[in-house]
Amino acid sequence: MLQTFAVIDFETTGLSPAHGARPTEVAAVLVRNGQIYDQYHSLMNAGVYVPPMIEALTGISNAMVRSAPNVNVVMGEVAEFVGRYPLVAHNAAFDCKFWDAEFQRLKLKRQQEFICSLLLARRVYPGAYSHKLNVLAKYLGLPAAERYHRALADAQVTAHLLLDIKENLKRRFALSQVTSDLLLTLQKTPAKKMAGHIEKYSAAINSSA
DNA sequence: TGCCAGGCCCTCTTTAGGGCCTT
Repeated sequence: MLQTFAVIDFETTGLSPAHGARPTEVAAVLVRNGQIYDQYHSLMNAGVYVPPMIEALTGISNAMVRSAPNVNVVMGEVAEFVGRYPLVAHNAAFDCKFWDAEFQRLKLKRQQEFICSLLLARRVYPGAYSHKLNVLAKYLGLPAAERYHRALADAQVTAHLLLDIKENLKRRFALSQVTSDLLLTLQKTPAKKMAGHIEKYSAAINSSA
């Protein structure tokens, strides 16, 4: 059975919702059968100030945010768009914090786990000199983004990274498919023990294919 | 005005420290 993954990326006003940071933009990219087949993207207005450093980093200005749809509308739309598909993000701990904080404001509860492409990339590509998203994209020869630090571009690059990770694992360990359950396990598995865990999973995965 | 976090992971570690990664 083909599995769908929802790759998401937030641009925000800072690093922590616990200190008042809010999202300014979100993108979600649906990945299935080795390719991107749908995507959602929107700026959003949470009524917060965009610091100059963030505007310089992302190109998202206070004027852009002021004229964007309300944060509650956008979060409702992106939640509906991703449904119950497993969520994927680069450094998922960051996006998970903002996802959960905005869901809490809407009195919604997250339905699925977050898969972290950063944790996976550190295990699958230990030779990369950095595991930043843009560095990995260049290192792996992934389709280049027009610019980084915009939600849709970063989500698209992360989607290609996820596909590359899955293909790498399939090739190296002769897997017929790479499930979200396997990725959730691997991202918590020490790199040295990864092969052992995959062998344990591969028999069940291949027999059910 | 525009401050600020925190989990992972390595090592000169485990009674800790510091770099990486996200905005």
